[in-house]
Amino acid sequence: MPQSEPIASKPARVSPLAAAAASLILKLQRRDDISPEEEAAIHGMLGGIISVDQGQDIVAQGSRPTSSTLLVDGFAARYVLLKDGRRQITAVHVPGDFVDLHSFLLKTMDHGIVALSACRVAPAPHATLAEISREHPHLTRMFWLNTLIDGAIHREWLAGMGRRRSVSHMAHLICEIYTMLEILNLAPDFTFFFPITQRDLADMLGLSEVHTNRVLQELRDTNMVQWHGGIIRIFDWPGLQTLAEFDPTYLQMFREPR
Amino acid sequence: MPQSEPIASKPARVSPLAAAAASLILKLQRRDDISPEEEAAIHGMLGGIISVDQGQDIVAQGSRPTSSTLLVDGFAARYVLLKDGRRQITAVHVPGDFVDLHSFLLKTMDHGIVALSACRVAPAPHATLAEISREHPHLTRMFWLNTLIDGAIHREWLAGMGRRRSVSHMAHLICEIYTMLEILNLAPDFTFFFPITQRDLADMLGLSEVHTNRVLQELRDTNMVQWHGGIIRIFDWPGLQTLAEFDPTYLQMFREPR
DNA sequence: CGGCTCGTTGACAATAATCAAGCGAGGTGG
DNA sequence: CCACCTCGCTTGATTATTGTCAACGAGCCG
Repeated sequence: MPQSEPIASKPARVSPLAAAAASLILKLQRRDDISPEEEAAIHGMLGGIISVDQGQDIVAQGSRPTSSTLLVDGFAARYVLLKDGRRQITAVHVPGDFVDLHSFLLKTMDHGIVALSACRVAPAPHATLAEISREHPHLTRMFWLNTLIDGAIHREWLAGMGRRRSVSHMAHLICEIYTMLEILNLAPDFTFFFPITQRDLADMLGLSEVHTNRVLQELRDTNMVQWHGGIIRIFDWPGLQTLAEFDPTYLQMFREPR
Repeated sequence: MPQSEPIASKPARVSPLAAAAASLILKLQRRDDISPEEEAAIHGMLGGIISVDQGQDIVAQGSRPTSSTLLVDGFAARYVLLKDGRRQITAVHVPGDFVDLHSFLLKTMDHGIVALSACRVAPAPHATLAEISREHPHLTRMFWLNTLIDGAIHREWLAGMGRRRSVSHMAHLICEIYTMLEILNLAPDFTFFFPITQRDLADMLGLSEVHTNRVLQELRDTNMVQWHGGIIRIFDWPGLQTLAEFDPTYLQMFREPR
């Protein structure tokens, strides 16, 4: 797949910016009602589209952004870099994710965000977000919720790293990404693009590259999932969930007044 | 130390409730100015004091609280429980921490919060928090910031678990807790109470209890830190920070307009 | 044709889990 | 008061998991 064509995007009937806003709204609506005024505020806050090559930082660790970034299409990862170059990826993001809403309040980024594939992103100025926080309390709570879910994902990854066997941990990651893509209708027939290298995967699981390869083979040997050429196909979804001890509660995919 | 006397508390010149609010305000002021109106809102939101025995849940995984809890004194831990009973602790909390602000928006708790020592907590009703989110946008952002810092701590723990050697990981935990207590003047002369079992410590580090004991001995052998009888004493703070690769940026302890 | 990256394998060393046992402090009941 | 218990910490022996080093082949690109 050529790098110039970002993957995992919605069919671009409308402008990519509008489509990105729509993905975010779709995701928020999964958790609570979003009013037309709030939808308008979301559409209004986005500034433009920026392309980011695969492997490039969307936000650098230690930087001080003045706007927060919405992922329009492609896959991105949140990571912490240690001094000697070791990298730990702490979350994966899919289109429609507000990947660095964090910088709105953290000011100095404690972590970075990298494009796992070619990506397009849309910036939302912090000044506009501050205005939203004054004018739209409910939308603010929904944005807050968004970052709380990021935290819940971190906790689930911690449990995976500390207390799950490595095959379960890898299976859990696949379940999580499938679930996030499924909402966006990007995973028809349990099949989806996820074009990352085994080095990226190792940095997600906290394993060495070599061992990651062996764990992946072990997972393939279960015949529950296929992972080849950047395409993942799940053959046995219930089996994979069981292996992973996957309970999607932490993704908060139910509508509630919030 | 008798269980009836919670440790790590501020000298109770004033009521414990007021002292707890003061700790929270102190912590927020470390990150931005807090107006008198905001201080009043914080004092006003707290409902009363509840005692929790050591080992008891402050908030149970899977529960649906109607108020969020402020830790008044004692130590608490955020944890994820797997079906077979394995537990991963994902964060440690100290007095003045708003330990389950999360439940305000997550509604169903994806994780639990346990009292590591005898604790006292103060509930803040979700209805009051919702009112604050309408009336006090800046205070709302500060509360939001609080949960963002929790997320940053999770990320640092992920890096520790996945990419640091276990001694460094353990040293990092000590650095983090020392830093959090130091703000509250609860760690004079690099010495502080931290009365947890090695089983708790193992659940924090994602190691077995036996291996945790051995790593702790390895850390003791560096002579940089003493850990005995629930009291930690740091002899070589710079050395410990270096060993831990500890960079406190992620704790966001600088005042900025937020 | 090189020269790259990525996935893969083998051999070996390091790290961590498991199982089993003992020790010491503190509490309880006779 | 002491015997006895429990809990937390510690140790040894063994096994399992994971990391490291080295090498190779396939595919891609200039």
